[in-house]
Amino acid sequence: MEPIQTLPLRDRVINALRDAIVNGELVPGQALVGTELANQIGVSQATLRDAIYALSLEGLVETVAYHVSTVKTLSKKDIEDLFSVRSMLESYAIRQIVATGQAAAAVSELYAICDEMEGAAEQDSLTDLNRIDRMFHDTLIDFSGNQLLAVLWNSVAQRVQQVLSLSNQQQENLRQIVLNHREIAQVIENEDAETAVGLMNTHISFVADEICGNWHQIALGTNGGQ
Amino acid sequence: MEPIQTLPLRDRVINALRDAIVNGELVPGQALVGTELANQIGVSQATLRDAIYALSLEGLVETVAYHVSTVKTLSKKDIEDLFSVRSMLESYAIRQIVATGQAAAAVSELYAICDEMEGAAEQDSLTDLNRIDRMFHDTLIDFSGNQLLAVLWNSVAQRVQQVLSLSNQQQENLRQIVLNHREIAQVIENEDAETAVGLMNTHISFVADEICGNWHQIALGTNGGQ
DNA sequence: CCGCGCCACATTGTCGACAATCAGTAATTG
DNA sequence: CAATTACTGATTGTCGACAATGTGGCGCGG
Repeated sequence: MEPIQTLPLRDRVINALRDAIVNGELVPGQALVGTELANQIGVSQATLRDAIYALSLEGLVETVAYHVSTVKTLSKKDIEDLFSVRSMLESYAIRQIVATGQAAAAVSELYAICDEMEGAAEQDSLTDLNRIDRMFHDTLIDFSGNQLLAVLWNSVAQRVQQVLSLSNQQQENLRQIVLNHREIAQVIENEDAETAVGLMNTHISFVADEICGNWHQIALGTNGGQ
Repeated sequence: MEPIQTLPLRDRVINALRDAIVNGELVPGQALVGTELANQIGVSQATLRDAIYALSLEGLVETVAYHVSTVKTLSKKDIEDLFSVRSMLESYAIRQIVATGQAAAAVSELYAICDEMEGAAEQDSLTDLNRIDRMFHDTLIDFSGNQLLAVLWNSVAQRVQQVLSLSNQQQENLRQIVLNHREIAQVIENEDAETAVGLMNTHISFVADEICGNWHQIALGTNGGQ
């Protein structure tokens, strides 16, 4: 059986707020007023403020002392920086996987994930596909064997998920995405790290350009342009 | 004039605890009992607990619900992972600096820092040298122009500082360190990113090996060996 | 003598109340 | 009439007290 975990209330609040942010329910620039939110979700102000403070440490929320906290706004440059860092982390992970002989073990999981992905693509479920996509990349990071990398990645992946949610990407072809991932897995299986890195970077850059190109009309009502 | 900043009490507590940890005053495995520490530094338990929780998000402290928090222990593999990630981040920064034509601007600052470093080396002040060393690497990250990278770097640099404090490195030759840094700056000035990356990685690996080799006798009394 | 369950202590988690601080507005003064 | 100041309402920051939870020790039964 799974251990039934009773997380502290604060952590549950953190998770709820974080999910709301990365899923785009709380949009960048939106004010997070302590008294309102506390009543709304039924916790004390102190507990809620702890949660908000925790999210500010994660970089999802901006807080200034004695001012209303807001969901962090994302400028175009923030997006570029984000995907650039993402490429760096994943490239490192791929090289480590191949260098430490974990390629075979990794791809067996990656292929399974690709199969799941294909199922989501068949049903045109963008939500599921995004979720499974994240599993794919999480797996890459995990098999690098570097726990610190996993910590950094977690922070980056959250922001990526947020951007994807906000951009509401109109991916013309979900099956193409599945093929891209399967191709990367195949190249890793051949232990050709550099080719895999190249494919990965191309893939990420494509998505990044797509989103950055339309970002001005996404970041409505935010001061994200500076 | 500098703006006199009255940081919230919670943040001041966080900074105090973080400094204590990265400077080795609070050793890995040490228990952080809320009631004691709160009385000791004169803040309420709630405020202190917020601070401890914040540090757990930064990865310096381990907390389990309803258990005593402890300063995170560092296994040998943690150190290896740390320096490996550090190499990745700095390599990226160097490549970005050269690629975006910031090399000239960066090296002018780097040379100035090297001069300061030389002063510290003359006086055999390891503390000052470590501080200036961090400035050198901070500058590299800053000139990459990627703010997200700076956030990740900050997290990594803290841990590096902690490890250096704990290892109490008996660097035989402080002047050699200055020369290493000056050499890197020179190569960057020539816009030869790959050579600079190579030098940097060699430099970091050397320090990492030095510390990892002696780590078992440093991590006394901790369960850092697993 | 050994194993099991219960109880008390210590520590962490949560809350409501109060103090500190800030932005906007109205009154005051030259 | 313009600039400055004082006030007001709202929001965040801090605290001490109480509830929830986990750990170790004691007593009981086998």
